[in-house]
Amino acid sequence: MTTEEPCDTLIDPLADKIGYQLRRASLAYLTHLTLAVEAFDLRIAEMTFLMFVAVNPGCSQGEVSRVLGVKRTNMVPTVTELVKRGYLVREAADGRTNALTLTASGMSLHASLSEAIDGCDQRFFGDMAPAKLEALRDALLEIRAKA
Amino acid sequence: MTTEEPCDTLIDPLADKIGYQLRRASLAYLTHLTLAVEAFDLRIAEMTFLMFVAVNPGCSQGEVSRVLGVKRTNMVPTVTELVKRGYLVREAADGRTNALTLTASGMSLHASLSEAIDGCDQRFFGDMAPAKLEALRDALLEIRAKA
DNA sequence: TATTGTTATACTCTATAACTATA
DNA sequence: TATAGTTATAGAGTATAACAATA
Repeated sequence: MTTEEPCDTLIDPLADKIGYQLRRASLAYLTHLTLAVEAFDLRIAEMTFLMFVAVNPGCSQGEVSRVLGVKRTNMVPTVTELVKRGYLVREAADGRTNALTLTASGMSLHASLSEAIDGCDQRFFGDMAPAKLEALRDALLEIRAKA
Repeated sequence: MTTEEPCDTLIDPLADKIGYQLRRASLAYLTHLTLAVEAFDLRIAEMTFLMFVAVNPGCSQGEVSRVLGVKRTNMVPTVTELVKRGYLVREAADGRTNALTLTASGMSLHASLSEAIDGCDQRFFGDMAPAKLEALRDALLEIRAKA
């Protein structure tokens, strides 16, 4: 066998596909955020839900699911876990709706969590030129609006 | 019961979190791309792999897995399926490495697939201001580089 | 000894259908 | 009749461990 390599310089046909780069960038960020959140023994979904209830005390699962774009059926384990661990309380708002609020423990966790997330954001976006950051933000909202 | 609503105007604490918007935008795009690719009875992973081999004839699974950031163990079903359906051929490059190439059928599929993806990209990025698009592209690469 | 491809397996996220109870 | 929450379940994507064959 010679030392020929069948394909020693690969061409990436997706390098200039902006949709693909969007996915790869999102995944890169998400990987680090997952690590940051795991320090609190939480999953991304649990963290997101907790962040949401923190600023919307008294909201219901259905409301959160609609804003976050998560099926309400898939939020049940998330809420159950947060309640079980004493971060979240369900109180009957009416016979079928629960009003959700954080406990003191949940609020404390929320504060620590916010710092961790900000640290992750600082790493990824902290040294980005303000104009580029603003353009990125605008572009992302524009993309979401086209869904 | 009164008509009081416990939480009629929800605040989205993630609205100005750029990492979260990155994830939502990526998901919005991916949802539509998935639909476009399903028209060919393909999954995203299968489409991506095929696009890659098309411009890198003779490459190996391991090489593709490294560039795409996919574990080689998870690519086996993808390759197996593409071979089974006659889009891809494995030929022994040496005793342990397979050189991958598209069949005529695979190349034909690749052409149709490219059009479908371009259509999806056109929808999401076609009417975006060139300067914003360029800033978006730069920002995404910058984010990936920080992983 | 390191690498290629593979199998088996497990965990997370996401999706649908169907149920209870309440409005 | 529509909605809130739930259960069960199935499909993808992704992770590790371990193996055989080969460099």
